[in-house]
Amino acid sequence: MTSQDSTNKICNKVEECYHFTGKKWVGLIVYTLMREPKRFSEIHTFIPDLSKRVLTERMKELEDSGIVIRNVIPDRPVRIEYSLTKKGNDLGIALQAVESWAKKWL
Amino acid sequence: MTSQDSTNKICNKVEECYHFTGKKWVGLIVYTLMREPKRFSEIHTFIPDLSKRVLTERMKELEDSGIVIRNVIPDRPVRIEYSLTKKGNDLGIALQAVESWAKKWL
DNA sequence: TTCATTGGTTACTTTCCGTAACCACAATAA
DNA sequence: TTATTGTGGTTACGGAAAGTAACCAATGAA
Repeated sequence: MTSQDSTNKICNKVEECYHFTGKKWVGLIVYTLMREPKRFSEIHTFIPDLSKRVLTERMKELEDSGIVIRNVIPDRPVRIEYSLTKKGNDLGIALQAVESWAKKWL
Repeated sequence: MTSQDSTNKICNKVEECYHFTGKKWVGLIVYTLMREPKRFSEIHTFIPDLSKRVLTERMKELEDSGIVIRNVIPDRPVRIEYSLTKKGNDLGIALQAVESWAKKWL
């Protein structure tokens, strides 16, 4: 029994955050919203490989998690604008460390 | 045509890194290997919800990407030890920013 | 009147992932 | 001897996640 692990339990928060930010497209969506708020179709244009079906689903999840705010603009065809909350913006900043890693190593 | 996007192309490296780190379990695996190298079964014990099938698959991918080194220890039943490369360790450090975010916001 | 645009939604297919059984090999237990 | 255990996988199978394409209501433009 080689149980010389100093730590044999993963921190709950850490586990939760990887379960969350590790979901497909989440990183790119947050990254996309960092510069400025964007409409549904703009996000979709930005990430063409992300289908509308999943984009809808992911945005709903991000809204429920307090990462994103969904703002309805009552135009002719109604427009929806998504913006980051403080929580979401903080996540985006944290993710920039990973982006820097990518620029160095990929 | 409201094409007043200052940036309408995602950086390739950024896109690639999210396609990569956004894969299920990758973050937790790198996190797990940060403290010290670990054997296959130790990783599996650390992340019980990650199946052996996918763990095998993910470790192979991480090895191919130069994140991890697979070291064969010729014991009675052969043991495999996985350790992070410099590239992998750098990724782990970048991910700590996300973990800090998690500890603050989750 | 017909067409395009908005942000979705719906059915269908493909891909991903968890479950459980299995493998060879050697050491140990009975 | 024979059965059992532990190693790091691999395999077949089923369910969940995600991609594809068609469709929707409401409005405005041609």
